[in-house]
Amino acid sequence: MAETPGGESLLFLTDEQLRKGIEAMFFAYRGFTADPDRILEGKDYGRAHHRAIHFIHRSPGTTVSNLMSILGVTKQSLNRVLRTLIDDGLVRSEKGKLDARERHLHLTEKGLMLERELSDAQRARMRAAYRAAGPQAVAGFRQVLEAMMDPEMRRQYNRLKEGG
Amino acid sequence: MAETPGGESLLFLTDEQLRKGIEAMFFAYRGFTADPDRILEGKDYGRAHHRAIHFIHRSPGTTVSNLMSILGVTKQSLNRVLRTLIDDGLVRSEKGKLDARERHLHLTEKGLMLERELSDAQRARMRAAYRAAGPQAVAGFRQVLEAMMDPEMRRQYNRLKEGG
DNA sequence: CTTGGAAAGTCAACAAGGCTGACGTAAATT
DNA sequence: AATTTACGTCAGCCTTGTTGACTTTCCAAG
Repeated sequence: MAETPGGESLLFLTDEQLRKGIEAMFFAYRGFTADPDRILEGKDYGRAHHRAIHFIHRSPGTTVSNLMSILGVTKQSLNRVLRTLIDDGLVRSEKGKLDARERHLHLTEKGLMLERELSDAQRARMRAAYRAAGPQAVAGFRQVLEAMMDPEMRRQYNRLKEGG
Repeated sequence: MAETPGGESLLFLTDEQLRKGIEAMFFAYRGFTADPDRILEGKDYGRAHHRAIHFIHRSPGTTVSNLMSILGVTKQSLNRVLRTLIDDGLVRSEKGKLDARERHLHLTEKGLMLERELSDAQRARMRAAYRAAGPQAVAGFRQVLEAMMDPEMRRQYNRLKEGG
């Protein structure tokens, strides 16, 4: 078995191991989105609404531009989602005081309620997985995910991590 | 700091930690799909084609039904993707010898070439992430992902793991 | 041998959620 | 005053998912 100078196994870099990792990501992501998807179906909202709600909750007062870059979608695509959330009274959009071109986004009471429902479900699954795997596994999980991100996304991720 | 009887920290189960995990999944999955997406754009194929190609390569001779259940899509949706792959000569579909209603799917030479290109790119990113994080982190990564899957998906995942 | 049901293929219609391009407005910047 | 930025919106397109209906093929049970 291949060993590094330090003595750790290199088996984790075989194509077979990498493929298992790829498939694990695929199946796990399905689980990751399953609960919120279930809640949203029948509410006239989809995954895109969930993502917008999540990040507005995460960074209250964020601008449309900022949200665009976090979500990685065009303003037209984001606007369609935001429009329905604002019209339905889940999100409040207000002109910036310093720069009146910007719109600052906040969740309303109603928006906070849905956010809570969605994130409770998603956290419950995550908590169960974390508990089952243990703290060391969780640390490794986060390390690998961070290393998998594009640099720009990692920047966004870390900015959120600190900010919150 | 909260400690279990065994002495491990429970800090990894706070809502804040769980939320970081959720966001890590979101940003990492973007990275995970970024390279294949780039390759496929301009080739007239999308992520759905990639997924079909991956699992046909993984389980040569698999049936349409089987693929449907692995991918979690309807036969109509799968058929559209499969149709183009077959017409373009990337996938060969042949009647079953035991059960002639079934279609057994294989990649052609051309299909294998595209599969190679896609999986090389995806594995390269995974390899870099694994290398950066180290073997222990990788073990934890896999543990958490497995725990996150729905039982049915975990069954599929493990079946593939053994079979391959 | 006939028939019921499973596996697959296909047609049609629709929805969500991406995209581009074009255009408009208000506000900030130069 | 001219340009750039941030946002909103209209129109149209694509991919990929969905349902529903219908057909063909074929295995297996009666």
